[in-house]
Amino acid sequence: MLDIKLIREKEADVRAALLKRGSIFKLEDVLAADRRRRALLTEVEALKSRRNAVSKEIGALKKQGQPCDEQQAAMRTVGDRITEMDNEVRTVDLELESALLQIPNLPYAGLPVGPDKESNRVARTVGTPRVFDFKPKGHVELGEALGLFDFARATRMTGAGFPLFIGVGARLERALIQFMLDIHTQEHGYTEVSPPFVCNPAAMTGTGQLPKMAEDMYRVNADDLYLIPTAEVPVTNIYREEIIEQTLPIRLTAYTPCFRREAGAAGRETRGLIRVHQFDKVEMVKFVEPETSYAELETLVADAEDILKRLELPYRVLELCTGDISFAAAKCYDIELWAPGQNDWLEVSSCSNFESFQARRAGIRYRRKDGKVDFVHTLNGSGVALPRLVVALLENGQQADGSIVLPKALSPFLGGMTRIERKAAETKKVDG
RNA sequence: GGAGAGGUGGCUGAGUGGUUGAAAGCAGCGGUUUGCUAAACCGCCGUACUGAUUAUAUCGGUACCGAGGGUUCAAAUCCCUCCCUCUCCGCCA
Repeated sequence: MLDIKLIREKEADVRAALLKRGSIFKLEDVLAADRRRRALLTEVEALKSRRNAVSKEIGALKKQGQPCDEQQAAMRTVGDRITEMDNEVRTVDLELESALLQIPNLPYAGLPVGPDKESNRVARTVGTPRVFDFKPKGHVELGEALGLFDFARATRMTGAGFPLFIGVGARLERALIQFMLDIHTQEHGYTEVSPPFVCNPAAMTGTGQLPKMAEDMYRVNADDLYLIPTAEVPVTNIYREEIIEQTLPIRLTAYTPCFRREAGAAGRETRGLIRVHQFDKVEMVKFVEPETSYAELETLVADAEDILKRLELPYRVLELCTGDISFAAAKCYDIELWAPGQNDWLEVSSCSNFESFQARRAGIRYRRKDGKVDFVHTLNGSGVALPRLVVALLENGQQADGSIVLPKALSPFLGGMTRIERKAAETKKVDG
């Protein structure tokens, strides 16, 4: 949410910044509601002030046994008027707030400007895609042959897009989660948290999923809760409606499953692990002072990249353009892994600085050195998402015989395993 | 799920209709004293919105004692609804 005062005082700047996102927002409506709200407040607060003063007089008169019917009658009229005006204020407040919630964050100065992902800038490419002396296979073919997952059975019990990992496949998920959490907590300075996997509408609004993304989430109707689409939601909301008294920055990391309906994506990449409704992810979240948030964004990206470097996977980092950053972000880097079976780059991480956008929605504040209260800056990034990471591991590590050579760094988390072969997978096959 | 108790400022904890934004204590901040530390003493010590002024500094107004509604000239205090926490019982992992 943007600060209404900023819109009020720097209307032209805000309009220009929003225009870079490629959409036109009706600031006039917001400003009109703001003007009307303040006019109403001035009037009704004057009435309340008078009522408070006269009520005090009435109290004094009563104590002395003096008559005060006249004052009481007058204040009854004033009270009725106050009730009316309070209702008007409430209506305008709701209008204003819902309008503000629809306005995206302002893009950070210096982002590449452009309408869509074509204008994203490649910040760097790390690692060299392997040269194959055979035609590399896709992860679905590789993994099914090795018995790592079974999409057909998962579809029978749930539906398309819900992976079922089996044997070494399931263990690989668990190993990757632990691998990443260990690095972030032991080497990158994050504190691990394990949050709820469902959140209420207020939390979803705080991080920006609501109101615009309602259709993309799974909702538990009986309790008015949503399955989280990312750990960002519960982890960022840890400090919802608080003035944080502890020293910043606070760096948290969490493993959670993530649930996304992918509304509107029907028919796209339905096979395999590239686009699924449920997936595992390790997330990093930071609460920082405004002055340091862009430096913290760089280390956040570096922390995510470190995972990929240790896994010896080729990747590139994109600096997203004004038209491609998410609703709540001011600046965002995407990290994409090279997947030879797809012959394409796959997004496995999105690292964003939201500045005070989420903090203002969620009411997350801190005390500055001068004692004043101010909104924190929030950041988050995947560190990283599992399914596409598995895709890259399988497709990059594949051998001509269909086995997979695993990165050395992962072996301690897999009981010393260095290679996934048919034999090892078969011993764990569900249907024998 | 059943029965009971309760939700007040960073914390503890007073307060049952009229200078209560809210006693007191602790913590915190500033200062005095002190060779240093400690102690003692003095002062300060919520948030948001809003108005005035050149001012994120100052002064004023309004609101907030779990949330929302109601009664009243006036509500932390009375009434209603909801949420949450705690204790005991039951159930389950």
